[in-house]
Amino acid sequence: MPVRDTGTEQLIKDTAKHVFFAEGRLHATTQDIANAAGVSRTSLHYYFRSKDVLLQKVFTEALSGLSSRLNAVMESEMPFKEKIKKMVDIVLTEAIAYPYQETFLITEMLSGNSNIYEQKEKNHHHTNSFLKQIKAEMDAGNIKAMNPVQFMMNLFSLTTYPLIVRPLQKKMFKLTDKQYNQLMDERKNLICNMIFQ
Amino acid sequence: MPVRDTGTEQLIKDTAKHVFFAEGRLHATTQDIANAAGVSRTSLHYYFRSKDVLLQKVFTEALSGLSSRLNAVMESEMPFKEKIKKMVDIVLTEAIAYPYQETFLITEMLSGNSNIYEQKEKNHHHTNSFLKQIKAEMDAGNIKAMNPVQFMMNLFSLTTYPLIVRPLQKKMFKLTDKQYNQLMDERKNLICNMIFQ
Amino acid sequence: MPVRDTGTEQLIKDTAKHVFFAEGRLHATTQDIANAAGVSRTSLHYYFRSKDVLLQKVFTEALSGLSSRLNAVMESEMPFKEKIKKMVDIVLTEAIAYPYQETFLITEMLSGNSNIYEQKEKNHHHTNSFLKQIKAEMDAGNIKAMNPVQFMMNLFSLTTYPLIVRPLQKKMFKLTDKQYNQLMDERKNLICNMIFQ
Amino acid sequence: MPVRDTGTEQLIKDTAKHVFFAEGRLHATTQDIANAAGVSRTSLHYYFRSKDVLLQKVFTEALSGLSSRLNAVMESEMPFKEKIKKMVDIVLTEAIAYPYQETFLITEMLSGNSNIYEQKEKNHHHTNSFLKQIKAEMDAGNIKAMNPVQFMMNLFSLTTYPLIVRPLQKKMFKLTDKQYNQLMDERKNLICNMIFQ
DNA sequence: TATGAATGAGGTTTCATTCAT
DNA sequence: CATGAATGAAACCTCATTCAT
Repeated sequence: MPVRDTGTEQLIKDTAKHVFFAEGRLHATTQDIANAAGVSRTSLHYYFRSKDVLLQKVFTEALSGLSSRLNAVMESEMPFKEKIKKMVDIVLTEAIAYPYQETFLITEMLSGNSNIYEQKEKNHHHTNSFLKQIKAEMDAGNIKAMNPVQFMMNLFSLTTYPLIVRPLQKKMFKLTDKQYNQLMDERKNLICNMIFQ
Repeated sequence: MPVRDTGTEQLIKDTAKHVFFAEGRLHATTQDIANAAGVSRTSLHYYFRSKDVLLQKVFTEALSGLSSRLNAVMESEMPFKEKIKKMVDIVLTEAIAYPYQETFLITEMLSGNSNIYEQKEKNHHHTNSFLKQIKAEMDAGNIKAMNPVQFMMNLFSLTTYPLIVRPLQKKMFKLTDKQYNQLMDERKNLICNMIFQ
Repeated sequence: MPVRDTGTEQLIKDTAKHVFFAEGRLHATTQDIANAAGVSRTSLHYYFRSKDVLLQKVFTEALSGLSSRLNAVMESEMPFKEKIKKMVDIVLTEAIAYPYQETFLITEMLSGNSNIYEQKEKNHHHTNSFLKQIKAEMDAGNIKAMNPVQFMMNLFSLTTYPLIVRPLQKKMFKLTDKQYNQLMDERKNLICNMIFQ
Repeated sequence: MPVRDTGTEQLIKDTAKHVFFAEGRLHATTQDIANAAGVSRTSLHYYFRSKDVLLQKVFTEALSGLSSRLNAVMESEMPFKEKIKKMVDIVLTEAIAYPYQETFLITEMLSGNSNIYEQKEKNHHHTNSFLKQIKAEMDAGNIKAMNPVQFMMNLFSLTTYPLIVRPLQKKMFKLTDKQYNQLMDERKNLICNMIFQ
């Protein structure tokens, strides 16, 4: 017998996700979240009991969503180059929507306030499997030989970093938002070209 | 008649720099800094009047140091490839010592709590000048043609990003600190290779 | 047309009585009561409108029950010593079941949060009447002469106090619950002996 | 080099002691304590870091003071009856000044919020030693034979209880404060008479 | 130069309560 | 009859800051 669901819980999670990961307001308070969601601060505690639990849930949801999308590609049967293109697309899409997700995660880890991230064994298996695929491609001479971990670091660096430092680079290069967005659009192909030499 | 300088002011700045930029404890309080420096919290206010002023000074010092080192290279007469190698070296050295500097800066900018960063006109001039050099090299066919801004984004992405996400990637790839450091050492050449195709 | 009575109201009152007066959890919240009763916190407000009203009702019931039992004895025709024995029995039984009732009552009075206790005129009349009986017994030389109020204080002190401080005395004398209960059993005769010299 | 002591820490402890143990306001908040002491609520946290630590300290001080006074008497060489008189005096004096100390302690123990009370081994030794003295007096026929623990329960019951239930008994017997105080004064001799038959 | 004392502002959390179903 | 959703008030606690020495 489904009880009336007002959608407030999801609204709060979505708002938190946006404030933290999209706006990058790492110091946002529960009041900030509540205001942004248009609910009382108490509602937030009604649904999540504490700020930490809210964070935990928001992260779990965000990361498992991203992981499953990436894993699906890694394990698919499409050609390697297609996989890479698809992964760049996925990571770029995520990073455009939520550029500060990783930064937030790292900040929390370093603050030592919460056990916010535990790499699930399942994901580690996917990662390993993909590293082997990369190795195979290198052995086959399809991509430049290097430590496969370096290959993945390159991939993620080129994709994610410019979105993290956007506010800084906008100032450094005197770019408008429109100009910056255009640069980001161009990067998808550019990254693939670099990755494949 | 200069009063005896006990070095406390510099000690506090250095400690703050380390806590914020090296340890990445973005939520560190004045008490945390004071503890790490082995002085009382009040001393911190005695020297800097407020947390914000301390941050301002720490950033100014850090950024001007980095800028002047980069500018010196950009404006030097050495061959382009040498310049790039040297710049990667400078940025990598800085990023190894203070991986969270940029992250901190962006966080502060987004929080809107402090006018912590103002791109000095001087630096913008250097940047522009270097973008032109890149353009010239592309026109000469020495490096692959692309928007020079993309070229610089690639350069900084490949260098800085892996150091920011180190805690995450250590978990993801199950790496020890030693292993991670070794990977970072390898990257200097690797990055240059990618940048120059 | 009486609506079906599911017994929930009584269940809540009984649970509150137990939590507050038997367990001595003076800081118990409405949630605690609701949990202990296995109902939702809202039900509690549905039946009693407020925590204060619930307390008021619980006290009224508890005190009027005890009062009427004591009054019945005080006004009965049995010999004085029998009355005292009976009263010790009644008070002891009540204090064993609900040792923290008085403590709670006093706490509430002192907090000034609720007009929880108003000595009913009827009870005062009984009290006065019994004080006169005590005086008469003293005048007749049956019990040691003293202020009759002191006599009653002695009676209640010896009966109630050890049950209030049970947790403390268990530690002080290193007693198990079983040992403590046995001591309490012995006290009934012991108290009568002391009261009658 | 003694640092300037403004006495605020002691003031807060004394005020807390008074509010909790003398006024019996078991639900008093940190704000209540701060107001009563004439300091800001923050000062309270400055000195004690948390309400719980404050409580802990206040209890430790109060109990160790009382214990040492009682132990001194228990271990002294004065005649048994003198000891009892002295102990009644000590307990009565304490109970007049801080009638709700024990109640508070029990409430906290039952709430399970704090490990507020741990009977020190030293005190247990004193208690045991005194129980043996009581036993010896009973064997010598100086006091009525009974379980020595019952003897001590009687002693403390008769002394402490009337002060705990003072607000209730004032109403029940329609007594003014002056009248109640007079009754308490009378009790010292009265209790000794009862204890020694 | 340096720091202990004290506090205002603001953070997270809990509680009793109301509303709508 | 009963309860999930939502909240205002108020609790505890932390932080940056000021003051006096």
